[in-house]
Amino acid sequence: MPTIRDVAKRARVAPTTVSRVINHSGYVSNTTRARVETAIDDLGYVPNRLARSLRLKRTHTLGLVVTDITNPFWPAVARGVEDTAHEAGFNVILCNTDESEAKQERYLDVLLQKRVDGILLVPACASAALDEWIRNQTIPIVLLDRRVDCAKADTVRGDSEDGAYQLVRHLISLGHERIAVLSGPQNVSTAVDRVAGYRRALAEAGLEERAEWVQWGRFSQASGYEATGRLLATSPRPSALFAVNNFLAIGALRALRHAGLRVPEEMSVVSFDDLTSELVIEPFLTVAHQPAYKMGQRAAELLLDRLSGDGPNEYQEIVLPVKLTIRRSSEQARATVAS
Amino acid sequence: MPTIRDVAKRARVAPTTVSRVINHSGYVSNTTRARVETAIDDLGYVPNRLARSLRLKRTHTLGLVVTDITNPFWPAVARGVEDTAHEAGFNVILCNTDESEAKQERYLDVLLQKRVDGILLVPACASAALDEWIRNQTIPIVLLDRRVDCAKADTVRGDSEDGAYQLVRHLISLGHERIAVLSGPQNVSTAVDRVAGYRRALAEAGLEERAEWVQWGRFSQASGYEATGRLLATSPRPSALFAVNNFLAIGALRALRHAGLRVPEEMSVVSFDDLTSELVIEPFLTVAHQPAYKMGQRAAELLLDRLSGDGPNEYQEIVLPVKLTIRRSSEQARATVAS
DNA sequence: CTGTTAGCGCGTTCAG
DNA sequence: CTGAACGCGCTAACAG
Repeated sequence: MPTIRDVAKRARVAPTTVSRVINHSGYVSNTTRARVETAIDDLGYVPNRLARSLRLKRTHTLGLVVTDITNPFWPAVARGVEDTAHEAGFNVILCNTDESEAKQERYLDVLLQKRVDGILLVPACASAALDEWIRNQTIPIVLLDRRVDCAKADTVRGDSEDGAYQLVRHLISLGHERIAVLSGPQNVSTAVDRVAGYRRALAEAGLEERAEWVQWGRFSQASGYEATGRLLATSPRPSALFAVNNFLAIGALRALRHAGLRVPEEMSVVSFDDLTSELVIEPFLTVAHQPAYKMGQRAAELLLDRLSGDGPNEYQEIVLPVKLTIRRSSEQARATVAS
Repeated sequence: MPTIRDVAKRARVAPTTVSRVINHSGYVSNTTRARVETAIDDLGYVPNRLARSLRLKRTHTLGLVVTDITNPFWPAVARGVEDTAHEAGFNVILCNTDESEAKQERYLDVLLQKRVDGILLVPACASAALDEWIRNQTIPIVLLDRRVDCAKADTVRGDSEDGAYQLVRHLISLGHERIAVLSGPQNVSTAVDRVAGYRRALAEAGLEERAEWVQWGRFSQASGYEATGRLLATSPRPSALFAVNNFLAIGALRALRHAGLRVPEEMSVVSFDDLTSELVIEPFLTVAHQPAYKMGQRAAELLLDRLSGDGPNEYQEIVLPVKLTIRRSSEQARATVAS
């Protein structure tokens, strides 16, 4: 693998000159530039970014840490990040934590060792340890999707509380009075905020909250399936389910199917974060839709602004609006509830 | 950001010693090791992998280049790669080409510049340029999913020809005689091989192939939608559709829905590569199922074997079997076809 | 417009 | 068991 010196020798110039040609920096006469360029081609020279980054103390690389690459929401976010990073000449290293704090810790460490210029992080959960870790970093961190209280970082997220509120209000407006919620872990802000929105809508309508109708769990299909089973065993049984994310919704729908309950005739279901409509043949679920791509985009922009130094000084929290999309899974409720 | 020297100074040892502690190499007395370790903690020292890799000429990093991260098939493959790479102490950089040769070229170049130890590549298409590029590389390349003829690389892929053959035989056994195929680009081996399997099944059954029933396109929903429109305009019209990948199938189902045709009553549909069943509430499509995770796993293993030098010398082509899963989308064909 | 010098942070000789 | 010296490949300063 040839080095910059090999190229220099072949072109009969100094390594510096080759460097100038590669990086379009400084003055190089056209004739020597041509000589250098042919030398590069002849040798098949590929600049070594490790050396370059070591020297410059900048890698032009961002780390993106997501919690579940198999959930189509995150690839959509990742594309938003990628596209904007790329336009600015940055590369992105994508890491998947599987919602595991241990994996998250490992990946963050690797990213630091690789000296990425900044990190976009979807925190597996909010913990004091993470908060302290963020505090100790010198490179900018942008939190994605989930709050971590008083962290020294910008945050870009959807309006979970409002989205949940809208969904539950929608159910209430259809006549539902027995609404249950399938949520995620209690130490994840999106799960908490969505339950908060749920509660606000209930309270506003003067509906009483029943503890057994608030199911905390994980953001997985299995968790949604199990929780739905528990909900069906309560009496009275809820007439509508609010799943706090798409995987929970899929699990719930499976469980309902398994129990022989029709949706929406016998149970209405609403959810956060559709499976991107591209993946669904016949859109069915009523959802609060978050702008995944845009979330990635804004987060990357924020990070790049910090890196170029022309970002604001205080840390920002950007809350993106969430859009309600009403579909069949919540239809016909009035009739059902009346029965 | 402290360096190995800062740690050394604080622990009153030489940088060499710190290095030995970090890498568990060579002998270090327990007392000095302890001193070094506390120094590391105190300073929050994070080893610089750029420098390390520059020195070692090894990055312990693999590049994984896929064609479409929004297709759930690839995240599944990626996890297979990640998991096995990680177990061997390797990191993975994930890149997304969007089926674009230009993007692919850029990413491959970046990976080389970052001096990854090996590359797993899903080639956007088979071209002489790519073949030559692979030939010129000194690091091992493993081709994933798609053949690139006579390339100097191992290949791990599913048995496209056989899967297609099985699917079409299945349709024929149900009584279908007018079967169309929605395929991808003509310069992508999976598209070609699946059409070949389709042809073999037709020929074996003595069915004539009609050119207008072989639709080449892209691996996208839009392409599936358009091609289905064209197929519905032929006369006679096909009674069954074979979509060569999942996105094409989704596009086809949408188009059929739009045209008011019921599946399977009025049109049977079969496809390659399900949306991973986790994403589907009610599995519906008859599919040839490829072991995505295992594909990633085997490919990573092969690459790691090459890197550790104990792989075989000749380049291998590993062809994973494909499993037929029959579901509702191809039911009741006999009745329909008879009409 | 071009070349010389020096050092980014680390690991590996080779001496003690 | 520990340390000193060297160089991985590159670029920024400073000459000329």
